[in-house]
Amino acid sequence: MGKPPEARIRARNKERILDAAVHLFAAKGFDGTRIGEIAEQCGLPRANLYYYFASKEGIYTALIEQVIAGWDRAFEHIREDREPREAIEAYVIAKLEYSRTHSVESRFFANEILRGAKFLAQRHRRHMREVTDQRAETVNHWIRQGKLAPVDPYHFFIMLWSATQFYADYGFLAADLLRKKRLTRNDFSGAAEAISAIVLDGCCSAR
Amino acid sequence: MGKPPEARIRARNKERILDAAVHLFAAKGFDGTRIGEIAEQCGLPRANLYYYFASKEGIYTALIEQVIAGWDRAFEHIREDREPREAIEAYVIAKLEYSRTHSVESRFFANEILRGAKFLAQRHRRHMREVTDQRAETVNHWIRQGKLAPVDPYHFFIMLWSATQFYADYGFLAADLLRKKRLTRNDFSGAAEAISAIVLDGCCSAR
DNA sequence: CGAAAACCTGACATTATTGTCAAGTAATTT
DNA sequence: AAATTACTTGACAATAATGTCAGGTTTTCG
Repeated sequence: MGKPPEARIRARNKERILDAAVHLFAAKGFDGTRIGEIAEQCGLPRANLYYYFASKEGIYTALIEQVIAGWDRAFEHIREDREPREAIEAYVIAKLEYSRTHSVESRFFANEILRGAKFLAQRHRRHMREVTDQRAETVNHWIRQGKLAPVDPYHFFIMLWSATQFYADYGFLAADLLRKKRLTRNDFSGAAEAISAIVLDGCCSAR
Repeated sequence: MGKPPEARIRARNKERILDAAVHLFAAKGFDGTRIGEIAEQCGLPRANLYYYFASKEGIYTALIEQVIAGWDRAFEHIREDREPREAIEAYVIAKLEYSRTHSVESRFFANEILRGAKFLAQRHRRHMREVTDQRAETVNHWIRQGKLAPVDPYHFFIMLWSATQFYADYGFLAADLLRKKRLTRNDFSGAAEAISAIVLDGCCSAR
């Protein structure tokens, strides 16, 4: 019998702690989450958490690092060498898929912004700006080529970002409106289709 | 000298408490807000708050009532007897105006949904569904008249709702992306224009 | 194997938070 | 202006949260 994957103790425990923490922070925010709850949730004695992290803030910022890393992923679909129609559609699908499979991280991050991004370091904010600027350049490129109507790229991204985010952050409300107990994979497909259709072709244009 | 408006003590104090509370709840959520902070913020001794409200939960639910009352307001623009193009544009503008002038309430409510709508009573949820259903009927009406492309009204509303909401809830992030210190009235106009343009005419359709 | 390093944890002191109460002051009514 | 009702507040007991530490156990490595 091979020894179990035998993840290094340190790595495995930090993982357990962060996993419990992201759920609690997403549900209750930084100030609302007690270290004791995190400990209870992940089945480790409270004092043990202090062995791995200096404080609650330490746990929180470790999570931010982790989530920021996922920020650019979906954005990679917005590339000059693709046709805008396809690229935008792919972005919407990718972003919704992220919302569906990472809704906890998504809510955690939303919570952080909502309360004023107190723990978002300057470098994170700069990074997000830079990544967005870069993709905005692509949109402008498409516009210059006449492939896209002359929209403001930033408001455009905000629109895509918020619409796709909604299904993670306010999934609860979306489910209510769609009269579902919970959002299903199908609801996400429906959302992707509706968002793409509206953004690409509008709802009011002569067809 | 006329006596000051002499608002009834009860009304005035409850108002003070709720005003301080909505700011704190928006920033820290229910669990993260201490009764003592609310007291400090509104300059009343802590014990006095217990005279007006039974508990922290009492304050919180009073606020929910208040915010729910604003939910339908902007929706009233979506009426069968208006042209969809105008109605939708008016809705977007009204909703953004609400985001701009009531961003705290907006964030408070977002926070509540984000953490699972634990305090949103059944009747509130039913109300929101019903109001949305009603407006969805209008959208379907427009579609039947051929005035609107056949979009799913619920996803359509979610899109409008989330995009306009964004500028309140994530105003901090939006400001960052637009390279502003804070969002100005102008940024909101820009948003209204961009959102309307994209939703109505799409960004990719032949023009 | 034996020493060093890594990890675990119960207990503690400190400080916060909660909701209540009794005794006070101010406003209103008759 | 007396009585009633409304409002205010400092103090209290009970409970909960935080971060630290000393001494224990387990793992790793030479």
